[in-house]
Amino acid sequence: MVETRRQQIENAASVLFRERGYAATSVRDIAQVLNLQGASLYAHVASKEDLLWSIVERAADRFEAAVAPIAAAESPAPQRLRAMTGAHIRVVTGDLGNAVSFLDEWRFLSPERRTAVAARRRRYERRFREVIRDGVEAGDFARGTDPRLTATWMLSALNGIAVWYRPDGELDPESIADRYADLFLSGLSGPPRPPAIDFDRRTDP
Amino acid sequence: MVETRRQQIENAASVLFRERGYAATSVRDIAQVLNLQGASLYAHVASKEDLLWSIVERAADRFEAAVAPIAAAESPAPQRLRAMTGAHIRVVTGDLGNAVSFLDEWRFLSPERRTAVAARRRRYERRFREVIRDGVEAGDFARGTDPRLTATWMLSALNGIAVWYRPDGELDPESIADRYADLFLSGLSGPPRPPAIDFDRRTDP
DNA sequence: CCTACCGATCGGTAGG
DNA sequence: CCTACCGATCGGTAGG
Repeated sequence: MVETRRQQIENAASVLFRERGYAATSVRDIAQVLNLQGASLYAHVASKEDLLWSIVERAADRFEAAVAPIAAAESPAPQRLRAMTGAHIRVVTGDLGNAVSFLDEWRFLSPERRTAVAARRRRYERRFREVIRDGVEAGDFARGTDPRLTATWMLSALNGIAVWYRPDGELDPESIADRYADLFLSGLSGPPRPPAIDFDRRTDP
Repeated sequence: MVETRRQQIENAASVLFRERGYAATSVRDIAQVLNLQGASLYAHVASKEDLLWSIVERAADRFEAAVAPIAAAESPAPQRLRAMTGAHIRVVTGDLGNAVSFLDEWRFLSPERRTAVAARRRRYERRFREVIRDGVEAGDFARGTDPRLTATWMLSALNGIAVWYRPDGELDPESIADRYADLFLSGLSGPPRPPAIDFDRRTDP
């Protein structure tokens, strides 16, 4: 598949949006990457915000496409959550500019578009929440776990990767995914501890 | 203690830097909050960047003052990590504008200042890393835990709070701190499982 | 896709 | 702390 000019522009823009932020990136900066005059961009793009909008929508599509099928699967919650962690990390590390635009820069969209993105983000987060809820109900996760706060906790850690990840770094996405999944599921909990079941408190409802 | 004009300006600026980002905040925006003319700010401030610099330095001081003594204490690693989690969260939620400026907006500083902040951030992160290392060595945390990646993981989740926390929301900082500390230390690990000690693999060195 | 150009706004200064 | 103002840069348009 050939990359259209429009695609090239979006890609260049997303890289700059990640590096400098949307507000600090000028249309002339974007044009320069492609050896164009600033005004020439407007042959392909209606506005700077329109560019951000396209990038954000594409990123949202990718996150959903990667995670939704896993969330909807039949497997046990811990297994699904582990797979969702890997899928999310692969999307983030696969296109950092896109990911950061969706995760951080979307707030520079117009109010209407911002509302639309906020809804997609909520829907996405809800998938994590629901799997966590499933896991609590099935007894896989600790009783009393708050699905909402826990999903936020997970996604914050996950989204942070978009900021520090370097493609030429030591850790490849799969290693990060494995370790993060371990941490989410078991935390820092140490070696197997002595029997922890409190028989005295056991009651049958 | 009276709040100096300079302090008022810094506070107004930090609120706007969080809401709109440094690049999208004009000096006239800041002045307007205090019912001043844009140019009048320069009676108190050398430059817009200087304002960001002051805010970032103050935030860095606060994080260090809150966390360093705990990290250096004698108590067991899990206990220290729990206390550091609470301290960090209290600093973040206590002044969101300051925190976001230190955590996100510092990249708009001049190269020299950015380098200085990067060093402080590394030093801060190292305290978490060292406590994690201590915990692994003492057998409190799972063998094979990577202190570097795990500290990054923790701090990403912790710093995300600066983005979603609302002072008028349901969760107060202490509740968040308790739950986050539980999640960091135990993850989502469910109810006590059947004895997991693998006697076959036991060897005495 | 370029040249030429627009009004608006930016951070900041001069002089009081 | 204000008025008046500066050059630079911004997103974007006209016309080819």
